[in-house]
Amino acid sequence: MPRSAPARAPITSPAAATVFTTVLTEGPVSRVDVARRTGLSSAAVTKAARPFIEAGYLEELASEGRTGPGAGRPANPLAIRPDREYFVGVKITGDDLIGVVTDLRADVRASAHHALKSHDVGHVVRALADLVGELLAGPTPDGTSNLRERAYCLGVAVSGDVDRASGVVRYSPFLGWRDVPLASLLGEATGLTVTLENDVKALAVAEQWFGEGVGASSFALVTVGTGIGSALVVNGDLVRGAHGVAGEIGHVPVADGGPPCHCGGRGCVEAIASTEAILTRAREVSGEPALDMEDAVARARGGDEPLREVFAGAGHAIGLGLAALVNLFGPERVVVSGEGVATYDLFEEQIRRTFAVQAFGSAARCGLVIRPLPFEEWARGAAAVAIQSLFVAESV
Amino acid sequence: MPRSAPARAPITSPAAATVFTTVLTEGPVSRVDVARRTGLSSAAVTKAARPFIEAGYLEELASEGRTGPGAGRPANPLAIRPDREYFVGVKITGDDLIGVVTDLRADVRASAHHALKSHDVGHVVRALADLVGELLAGPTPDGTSNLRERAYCLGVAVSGDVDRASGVVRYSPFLGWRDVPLASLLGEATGLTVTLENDVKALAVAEQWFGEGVGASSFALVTVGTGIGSALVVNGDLVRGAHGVAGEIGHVPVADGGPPCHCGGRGCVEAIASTEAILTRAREVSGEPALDMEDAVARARGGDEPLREVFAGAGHAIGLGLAALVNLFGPERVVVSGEGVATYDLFEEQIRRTFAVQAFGSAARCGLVIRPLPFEEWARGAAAVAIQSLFVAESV
DNA sequence: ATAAATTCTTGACGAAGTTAATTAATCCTG
DNA sequence: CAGGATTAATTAACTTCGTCAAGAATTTAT
Repeated sequence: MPRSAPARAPITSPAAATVFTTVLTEGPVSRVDVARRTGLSSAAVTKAARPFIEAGYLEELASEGRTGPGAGRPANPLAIRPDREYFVGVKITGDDLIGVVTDLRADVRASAHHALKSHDVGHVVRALADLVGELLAGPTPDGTSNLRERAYCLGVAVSGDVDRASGVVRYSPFLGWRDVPLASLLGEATGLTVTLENDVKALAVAEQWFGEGVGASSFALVTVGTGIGSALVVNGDLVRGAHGVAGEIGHVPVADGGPPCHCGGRGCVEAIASTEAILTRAREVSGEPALDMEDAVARARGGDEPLREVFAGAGHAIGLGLAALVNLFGPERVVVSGEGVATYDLFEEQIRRTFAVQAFGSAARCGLVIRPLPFEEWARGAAAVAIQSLFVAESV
Repeated sequence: MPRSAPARAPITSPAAATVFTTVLTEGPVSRVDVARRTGLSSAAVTKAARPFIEAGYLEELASEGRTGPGAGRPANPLAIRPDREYFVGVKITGDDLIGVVTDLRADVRASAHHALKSHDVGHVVRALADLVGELLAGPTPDGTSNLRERAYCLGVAVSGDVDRASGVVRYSPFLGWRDVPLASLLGEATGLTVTLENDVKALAVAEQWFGEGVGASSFALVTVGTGIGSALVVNGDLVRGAHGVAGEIGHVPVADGGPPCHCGGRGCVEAIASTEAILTRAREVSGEPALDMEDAVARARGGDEPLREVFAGAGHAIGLGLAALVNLFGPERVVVSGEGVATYDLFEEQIRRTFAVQAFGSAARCGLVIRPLPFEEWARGAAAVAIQSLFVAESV
């Protein structure tokens, strides 16, 4: 059901994008403040902000009296109007679809799940369109209108090699897809403007704008779980890799002659610290081939030394991988997250210890944040990419 | 002896820099071709090129008849006039200064060495100024003038943590320096405009413009020798690291529990594959504590198996480090070079083999060049940085 | 009140690059 | 060999974006 083009303020000039993202990511800021932070002239900020205010994306807050250094006209901070437009984000996993509706600040306003019965492209497209229909069925959170009337952009996150510019899934091992033009298929099915992105990179965008990455010009996001991946932001830009591969921290070799990895190598971080690798090893040391993850975690927490060492070994491997990453890139901050980190009480200390030993010189000064990842966060990352499509021109 | 400001065409607009670098790095090109490659309009190229032609930096070649697709006015290729200006590049090592004079294409026209008796800052500055004086004493290669009259820029390469923007050596382990404002000291001593850069990064600039990196938007340069380092270029920009550290491939941990490294870690690439590490290990396996490198190489080449394995082990470690680099950052090309590579017949095969196994998916498709590094090349890198200072505005 | 400080707005100006038309130089064809 | 097709380079008018400098607005300090 194709719909008419969204009525919104076109973001054309670089300055407009700069001003808008500054207000978006750094909360209410006065125009002079935006000017100071971005290097633009205050006149340029005034001009760039006007169309956004007229279109309802930004608003001018009342001056808060006591802010400045004493004398002088008080500032009128610019703020985002989060409810001006809503965005849909969907993460496709092997088993299900996770969808959210967020506002302009990527705050989740509604969410829904949907089991995936098959990986057939047609099936996934229909299921995703249904999910989007469901998400947009209700009224807007502020009750003034219908969600469907105020959401134009859909962000979709998939693991694997994804070409964002063309909206094609080049290769997805989980889904068994090759060269699927998912963005255009979904565009037709939903009538929304679709942006497709690799899942970890999408998460990194969310993190860069609304999470731990705010204000850092370079940072890395590492996700630990079934797979181990990362996204790197250098000078504000995502590293994409000349051949579509980058951020594969899971396949950094850290243990010479270590366990074989499904990638064909040996001693990769993922061969030691992925959920599966940990479980395999836990079964070995416990001598119980039927041990499941929940039990392993419970026993390790209870003090089972051999099992504790399995988790510590995984933490050590992750720490080595982080050291490799940091020594090569020197990011300002590193965030470690993912389902695997849910049990991070068993990892964290060892990660930090190994990292501290192996990080070179002042590279060790980078901020290392280790923190669990709420599951919806993946979908929120997809929504963040949809928000980003307001700025970055892309083909459908 | 401060001199008057150099008389040269100011490169102000982005387009001017783009046009000039395109002609500089991609040989003689017609204006339309420059336009096609850069995305500029041909009118813009005409305008941007004019001041350079007037100032003698570029010239218009006669059309070569048969170039285009048949009909049509033949192109008048633009070409660099390499002898319009000369550049001085000096590399400071622990023992000596290596200096070169190059033309605008970074081709070496003269060179000189100078032993360094002390690491005292004043001494080094004087020695370097003497070296520069010596280099610039003669006539220009084309005989039309004096070198001193046609060289305005000096590039200096030092290993360690260097802040190019401010021209300060923050920390150099080799020289034992901390926070030395070398650029301004040398500026006063020589009267030239000085640009300071980390040695590996300087080499990467030369490689990006005039070497294997030409045309690649992302590539990595790895140097193997006393130390093992690298420089990474992403999206045409050098990665600098938030805390001044980046590209430390020498301290990527590749052998869990491996030999201790002077950085405090274990199993770093440098702890296995640096010249010193190889020699130490060679002495161990041969049982001869006085064995020197030359002998070790000779015997390995002669077929001494234990020694061959020491070199292969070093190659393996380098291969693992390269895999880590490539998996994380997916460059288009990788160049491995350095003094250590002089004996690369003993390394190369193992580097390639390990790399092929551990590089993830299509990341392995990156071009891997392994090649010895002429010693003057370091100084040429410094000169390339000086040439770069024509474009990038920098403080003295 | 008056002065000083600070924010925001406005309009003239300038830099840089685009499009479209023009001129230039060559090949191809009848 | 004239005329058309084709490609290259130049020119001129125009657009876009942002700066600068002046001034209007709104507060505190004296």
